[in-house]
Amino acid sequence: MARYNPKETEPKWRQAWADADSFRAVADPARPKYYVLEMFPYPSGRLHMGHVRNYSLGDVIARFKRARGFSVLHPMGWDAFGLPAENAAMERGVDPKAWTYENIARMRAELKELGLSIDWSREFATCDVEYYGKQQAWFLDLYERGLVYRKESVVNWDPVDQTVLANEQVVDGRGWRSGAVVEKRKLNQWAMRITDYADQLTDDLATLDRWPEKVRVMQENWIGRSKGLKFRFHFAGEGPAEGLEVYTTRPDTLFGASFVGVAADHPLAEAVAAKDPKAAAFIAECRKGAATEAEIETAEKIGYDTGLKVKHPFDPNWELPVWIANFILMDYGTGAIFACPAHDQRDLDFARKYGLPVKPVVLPAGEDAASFEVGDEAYVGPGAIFNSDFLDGMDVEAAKAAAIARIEAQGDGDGATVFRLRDWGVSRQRAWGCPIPVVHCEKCGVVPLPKSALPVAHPDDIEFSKAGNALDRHPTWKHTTCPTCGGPATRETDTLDTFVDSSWYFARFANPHAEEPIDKAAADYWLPVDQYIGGIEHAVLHLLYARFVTKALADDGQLSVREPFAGLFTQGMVTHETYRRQNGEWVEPKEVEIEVVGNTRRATLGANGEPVTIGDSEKMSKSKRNTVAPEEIFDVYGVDAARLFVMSDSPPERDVQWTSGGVQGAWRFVNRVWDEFDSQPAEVGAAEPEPELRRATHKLVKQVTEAIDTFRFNSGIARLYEFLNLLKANPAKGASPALLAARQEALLAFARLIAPFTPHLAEECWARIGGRGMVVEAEWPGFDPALTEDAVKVLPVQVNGKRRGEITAPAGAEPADVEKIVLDDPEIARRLEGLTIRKVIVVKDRIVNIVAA
RNA sequence: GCCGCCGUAGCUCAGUGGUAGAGCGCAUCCUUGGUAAGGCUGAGGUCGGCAGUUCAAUCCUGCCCGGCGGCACCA
Repeated sequence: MARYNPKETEPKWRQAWADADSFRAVADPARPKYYVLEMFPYPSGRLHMGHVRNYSLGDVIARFKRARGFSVLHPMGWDAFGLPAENAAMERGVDPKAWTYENIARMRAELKELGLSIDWSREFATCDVEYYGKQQAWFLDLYERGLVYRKESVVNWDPVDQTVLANEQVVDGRGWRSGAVVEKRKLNQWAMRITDYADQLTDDLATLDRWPEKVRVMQENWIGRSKGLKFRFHFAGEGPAEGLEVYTTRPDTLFGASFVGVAADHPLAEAVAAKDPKAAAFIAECRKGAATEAEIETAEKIGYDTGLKVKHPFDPNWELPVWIANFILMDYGTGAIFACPAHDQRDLDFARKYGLPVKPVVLPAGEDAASFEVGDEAYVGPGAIFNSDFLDGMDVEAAKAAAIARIEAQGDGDGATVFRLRDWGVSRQRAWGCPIPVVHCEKCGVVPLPKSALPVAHPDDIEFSKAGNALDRHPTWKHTTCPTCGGPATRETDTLDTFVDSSWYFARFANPHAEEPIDKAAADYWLPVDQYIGGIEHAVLHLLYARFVTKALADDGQLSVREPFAGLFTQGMVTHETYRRQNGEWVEPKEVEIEVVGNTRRATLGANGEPVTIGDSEKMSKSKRNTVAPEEIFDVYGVDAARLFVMSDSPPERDVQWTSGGVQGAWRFVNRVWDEFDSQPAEVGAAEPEPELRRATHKLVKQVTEAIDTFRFNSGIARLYEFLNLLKANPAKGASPALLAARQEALLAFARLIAPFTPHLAEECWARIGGRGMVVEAEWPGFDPALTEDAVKVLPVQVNGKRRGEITAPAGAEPADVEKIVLDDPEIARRLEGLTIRKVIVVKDRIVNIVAA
C-alpha cells in the first residue's frame, strides 16, 4: 500500500493536462457553450487564500460543465494598472512596468500550481499595450458618439494618492484606497455619460434573474431613479424673472405646501447673500459643518428666511416664503424643493422648528377629514386627497398625474425622472494607467487622435521619485503635433480610471488577439459570461461600469449582448482567528501554539510560551497578521487538500473560517480516498453488482450533481465524505464478486465526482482503477432515477407523535398494507395496549403515525 | 429608521413537515515496519425564545431576542 504523495502526483497531472491541451476553449457549434469567469486579480505579487477560494469555485463550475458536454471558456488575465505599482516605484525606485510583470510571473506560477482548468493561451494584462491600445480605440468611438466628454467640475480629490476619485470610490467621505479625507476641487475632467443609460441600467436589472437579489438592490439604490415633476415657481414681488425651479416626487401634495427651500449652494441663495450679510453668515455656517456622512446624518435642520415670496402654482393669491435650508442638496434634482410638512418627515421637522404651517392633504383610510391631524410624525402612506381643490377625492397616484397634467398645461413644468447616479469621472492624474488618446492644441482645442496614431503608449523612462503625475512631468512625452493643423500640441496626461480597464476585459477574452477591440463573431459565440464569480465589494463599482460599457459598445455595434454577466455569484471571504500578545501586538497563526483542554482552547507564543489572546475570526489581512500563505499549505498538504478545505467548510456565498484542523481533515480525506482506490483489486470480474451499494452510488451521483448545479459545493462534499465511510464499511478485502463489482462502479463514479474539487487526486484514482483516458476527458457520471430509491424502506412508527418503533416495508407499499404490518408488530401492539386507535396516518415511504387515546 | 442574510453538537457548517448529520475537537481502545502516522468505538444537541397551523414543527406563519451586511436628509 503506497502512501499518497501530492508532491509527485499533482505536478504530474498538471503536466499531462498541459500536454493534452485539455483546457483550450474551442468554439464548437455542435455543443452548447459555457463561459465561466472569475473577477481577474490585481497582480500584487502573491496569491492569498481569497484567490484560492475564488478561483477554486470557478474551477469547480468549469470542470463540471466541461464534463457535462459544454464547450467551456475559462480564461485568466491581470487587472494590472493602478497605484500600487507607482507606490512601489516611489518607495523602492523600481520601474512600475517591470515590477508589475514580475508580479504577474510569480502569480501566474502560483495560479498554475492550483491546477485550474484555464485556457492560458488567452491570457493578457490590462497594462499590455496590445490591450490598452484597443481600449483607446473604443474610447474614441464613444467620444465620437458623445458618450465621453470633458467638463470643468467639482471633483473628489484624494490628497494622499493625489488623484481624482469617482463618487463610487468615496466611502464615508474618504478615499477607498488611501482612507484620506477627500477634498473638493474644481478641475477639467474626462467623464463618461453613464447617466444616459440610467434608465436601462435600472430596467435591465429585472432581467438578471441569476444575480443575487442583494446586488440588484444595491445597484438600484445607487442609480436611485425617481419619477416626479420639475416645475417653476414665479416670484411675488422681488426675485429673478426666470422664477425658481424645483423637483418633487409628490406633486399630489402641492396643496399642502408650506414653504419653498433652496440649498445653501443654490444660485438664489448666493444672490440673496450678496445683499444680506446675515444670509451670507448662515450659508457660511452650513458649509462649515457637514464634513462626513455621519455628521450630515445627525446634523440638526437649520434654515434662514430670505424674505422672498413665490406664488403657489395653482393659486396666484397664495404666497409661500422662500427659505435657505441645510438639508437640501444642491447636486440632487434642482437644488430646490417645495415643502409639504404633513407628508414629509424632514419638512415636518423643519416646519415645527420654525413655526411654519402643517396642512394635511392625504387622508389615511379610516380617518375623519375634520379631525385628522399630523403630530410629530409625517404621514407618508396612501389615502384620499383632501383640502386640495381639484385633486380632492383622488388617490395618491391619480392626484400625481392630475397635478402634473395641470402644471404642464400651464407651461410651468414637466413630469421628470431624476437619478441619484452621476456621470462617471474617468480622469486620473496618474502615470501607470491607460493614456487618454487626445491632444490639446493651442489653435484647435481638444483634438482626439486618429486611430492610426494608436496605441498611445507610455514612455519607458518615467521618473517616479515624487508624488503626483509622473507622465505630466516627463520632459518630452507630452509634446507632439496636432493631427488637425500640424501645429504644436500637448498630449493629455491624465490616464483612465482602472475600472475602465476592467469594464470590457471579459469581451476581449473572446479573442484576445483580434485586430479590433472586440472580435464580434467570437463575442457573439461566447458572451454573455454564463457564470461570473467574485467578491460583493464590486456590487456598485465594477459591476455597474461593466454593464454600462457593454450597453454603450452594443449601441456602437461592437457587441450584441446588452448585459455582460448572465449569472453572478458573490463568494464569501476567507477568515482566520486573530491572536494578540499581552502588549496588543498582532501575532501570526504560525507563531502561535494552541493547547486544548477539554472544551477550552489556550494559546501561547511558540517562541517563549507567553500567553496569547485568541480573538474573533476576521478577514485575513496583513494588518492583523492573521494570514496563512497558500504556498506553505500546498507544500505540506498539497493543492487538492487546500482546494477541498476552502470549499468544504462553508457554503460558497458565506465566509469560511480557515483552521489548521480543517485543512488536516481535508488532507486525511485525500489519503483515505486514495487508500480506498488503492485497495481495489485490478481484476473485479463481471458479476452482477451488489444492489445496496449500487443504489447508494446512484443516489450519490444525483446528490453531488444537484449540489454543484445549485452552488452548494460544501453540501456535495459532505455527501462524498459520507459515501467514503460507506465504502470503508464495504471493504475490498474479503468482498464477494458482487460487492467488488458494485465497488468498481462506485469508484468509477466517485473519481469523476471529486474531479471538480480535487482534480489531481481524481486523475490518480481514475488511473489506479483502470479508467479510460483522463478524468478531464471523461463524461460526468449519470444515474438511474429508479436506483436512487431504496428497495426496502425503514419506516419509523409514532404513537401520538412520539417515536415508538420502526418497521420495514417494500418501497412504494400501499398505506393499507403498511398499516397491517404495523398493527402486526408485537412491539407496537404492546405500546397500544389499553388504547383505542382513532386514526392511522401512513405517509408513503416515510413514516407511520398512530393517533390513539 | 428601511431592506436583506444568519442563529442546529465545544468549533465550522450540512439537512428535512415525519428516525437530527458531517468534518474538526473531545474520550476509550487497537496498531507501533504508513508512526510528528493509521484504525475502531463512544460521549455530546428542549435545532435562539414564545405562540399559532398540523395527526406530527428544527423545517411553515406571526411576534420577540441576538449577530452580520447593505442603504439612508435623494425632495
